[in-house]
Amino acid sequence: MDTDQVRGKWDATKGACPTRQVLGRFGDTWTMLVISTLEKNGELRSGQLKATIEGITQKMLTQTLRQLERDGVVRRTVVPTVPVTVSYTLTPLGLSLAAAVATMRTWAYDHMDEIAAAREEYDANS
Amino acid sequence: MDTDQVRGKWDATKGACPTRQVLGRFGDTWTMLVISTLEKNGELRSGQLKATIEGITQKMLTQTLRQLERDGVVRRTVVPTVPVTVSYTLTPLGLSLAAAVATMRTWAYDHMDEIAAAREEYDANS
DNA sequence: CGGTATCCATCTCGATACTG
DNA sequence: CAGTATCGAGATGGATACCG
Repeated sequence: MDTDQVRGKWDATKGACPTRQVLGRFGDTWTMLVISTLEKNGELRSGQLKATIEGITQKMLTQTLRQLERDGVVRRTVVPTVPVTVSYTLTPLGLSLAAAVATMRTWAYDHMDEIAAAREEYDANS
Repeated sequence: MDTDQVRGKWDATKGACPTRQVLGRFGDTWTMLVISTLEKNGELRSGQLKATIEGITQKMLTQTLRQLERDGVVRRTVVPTVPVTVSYTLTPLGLSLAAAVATMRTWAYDHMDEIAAAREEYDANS
């Protein structure tokens, strides 16, 4: 790890590179969806997020939000009403990430037909 | 699934949307690394890929390459020498994906310090 | 050399039930 | 309403050994 660092350059193909962890963390489906949803809606309460993202469980939602909060991507706000009100927003860092995620999402959207066709052909010739 | 489709618009927050599967497939670490490596080097043999991507096992490399081949992102070429020679290249579709992946990778690279700092602070206050 | 097959530890995720 | 705790099924990925 330090050997890479002293060379002054990180290489994503090297195991020690933190880029891997970042990609590993933000690459999964729920994370991308949470970020996209927050980007589109600005500020949302926990329940709204759960209702919007079809199929997510409370466990996964909380887990995902906690990680994003830890990474400085999402800000969690608690208003001490009864019952308590909790809302989430993207931080500036989160907004910049949302742009990158949007690139992936858009690519997926634009090419899903091509991919489906490629799969069909591959599966046919096997 | 069909209910979404007939409405003419896919929504990534809906479970039936194939965007999810695409993101799920291309989001993982090995896939991103294989694509990035192929983008940088043009054409590579299996062994070269394995040597370049530190930590990948043959199983994961083959598995990743097969999926990418099936999705029309990578082209596999076999030259029947003895022993056999196999090389991989990105298809045009793969090149466009590489651009999207590069966005994520660049973002990760540019912000990993910020993320590390956020994590430290979060962990300190918990 | 490139790929497959098997086994096995680990992790992920969902379902459920419970707290403030 | 928001979150935690626990459990179990299933996916994931590594190690190993073997084929063409």
